[in-house]
Amino acid sequence: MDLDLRKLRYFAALAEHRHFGRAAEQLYIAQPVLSRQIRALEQELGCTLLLRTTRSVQLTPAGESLREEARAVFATVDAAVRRVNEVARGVERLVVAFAPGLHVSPAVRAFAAVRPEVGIELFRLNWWEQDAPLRDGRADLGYLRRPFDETGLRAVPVGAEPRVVCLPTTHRLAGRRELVLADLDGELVLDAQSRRTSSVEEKFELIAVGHGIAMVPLSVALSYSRPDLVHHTLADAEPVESCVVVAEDCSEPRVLDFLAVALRTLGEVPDVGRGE
Amino acid sequence: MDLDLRKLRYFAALAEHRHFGRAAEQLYIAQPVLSRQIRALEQELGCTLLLRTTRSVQLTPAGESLREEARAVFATVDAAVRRVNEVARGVERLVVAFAPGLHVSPAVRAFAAVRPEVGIELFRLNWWEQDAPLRDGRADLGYLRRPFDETGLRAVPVGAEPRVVCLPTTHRLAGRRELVLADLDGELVLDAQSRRTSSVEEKFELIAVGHGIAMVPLSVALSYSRPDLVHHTLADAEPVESCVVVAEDCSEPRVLDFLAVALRTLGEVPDVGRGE
DNA sequence: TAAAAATACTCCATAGGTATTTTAT
DNA sequence: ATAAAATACCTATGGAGTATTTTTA
Repeated sequence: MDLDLRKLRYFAALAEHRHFGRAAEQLYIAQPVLSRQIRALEQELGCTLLLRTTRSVQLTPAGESLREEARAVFATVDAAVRRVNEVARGVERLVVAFAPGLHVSPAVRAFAAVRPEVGIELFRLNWWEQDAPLRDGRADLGYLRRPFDETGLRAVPVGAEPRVVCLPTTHRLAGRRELVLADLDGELVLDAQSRRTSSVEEKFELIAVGHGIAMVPLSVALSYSRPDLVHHTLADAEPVESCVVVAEDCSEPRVLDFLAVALRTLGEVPDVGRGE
Repeated sequence: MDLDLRKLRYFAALAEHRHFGRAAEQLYIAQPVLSRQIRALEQELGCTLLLRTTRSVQLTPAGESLREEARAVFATVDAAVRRVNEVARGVERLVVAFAPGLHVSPAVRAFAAVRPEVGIELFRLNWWEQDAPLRDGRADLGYLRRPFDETGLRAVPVGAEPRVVCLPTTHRLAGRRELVLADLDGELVLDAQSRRTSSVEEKFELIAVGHGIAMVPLSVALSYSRPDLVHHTLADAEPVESCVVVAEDCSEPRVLDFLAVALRTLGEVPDVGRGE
């Protein structure tokens, strides 16, 4: 059913020593116990992890893989236990998510000046996960671009920026000063549907090699600009609003405090869009 | 000792239902079992997770925290089991790490054309972890900038780029065409020692608000450029070499194949440095 | 007083131990 | 022949069950 972390720890030690006897010794258990537990782990996972002879123990590819995965698992578990204990001891944490291209750090610094005791974690959203982390609790607060599903959330607009189109420098439209949507007729526009790219950087890479063009908010074009791409404002495209977002039912002071600071700070800052 | 994932799953269900009876029902166990296991979990963690009365069960802050952490733990564990099984079934994976600003995707696409059956995972390194992920097995292959600890690694140079200095647009040197190292005398240069920033973006944010300036490879300045920063080539600074790196003892075909493709592809591509 | 969590106890699955056998070099 | 892993068998911890008590809204 559930992976047994004890068995995983045993496996990690064995993968290190490549020797049942010495691994068992380090684990303060008897060698036959280790044999049995590893065998049980192999059965639970449904694959062979080690090739044993009486003279050598070597990892299979699956074993090598599990050895790496075990690192990640223990890191996650240890961090979880540590953070829960911190919260129990009264340490406050705040997870702030932000869409690519939006700059939260001014707000973070301003908040840190007011509530230095709150530990801040930043969390760059990928473009396909807008509001999701706010709903499932991975983030306390978000700095997002509209549109997204706002039901159950409190979204306060803090600015707007024009849309631009990103083109390779070699593109026929690259030299034009300003474009309108109609100019893009017949172009292959990369979007969520056409191909699931995993990051803004990847999307821009695709544009650079001529796989298409893309419409993005100006701040994205500015933050991830490259020498082989140009961008032009689309005069007749709707501007993009950015919002600070919290769960509607949120009443935790540290979150509301950050919200207040963020609205002040991000509102004050001139839109990145006017910086061009 | 080890966190018990079974107890954690019980807790997750209880946190969902906020009712011992119904949570136990969903878990197909008896209510007293759940009571006892949750109590044991609280003891193991050393903190109270729930405030119970006969009419209500509510989470403490530590409980709320654990509820979120549990998500991450199960996601990690599930992914681990899935990937190990994939490897056992013969699915090949390759983890490619790259330093900020370096573009691996041309190599990735070229490799995907040759060995489409190998799943590729990209992994953007933070600036303080250069070669570490190659040593501990988190990555099979790296695209790094010198210098780094090359013992036990095979590093093949694939290009060089000039160093630039990043300044706020308001800086006294911002208007100068080309600079030399001596021009920076008396400036506060942000580096690894002066402050441990967690990402390039953060470092640039610090520069933008006037906390200092920084010397970075040109490709970093280009990839993370912002309208409120400028960069100038440092005429007399050593250029930065970038390398493709694998473990010296690596003999796995998929890694060596990628290495071959990468050397061809990244060598061919004109240096990002000449793109300016 | 009634709904719900906690306690008391019993049972059994399984982790762990010791003694011994098997196996590959 | 021997080092090392596997097997056999035993013990005991702790997970799960049923019956019952305690608690508070």
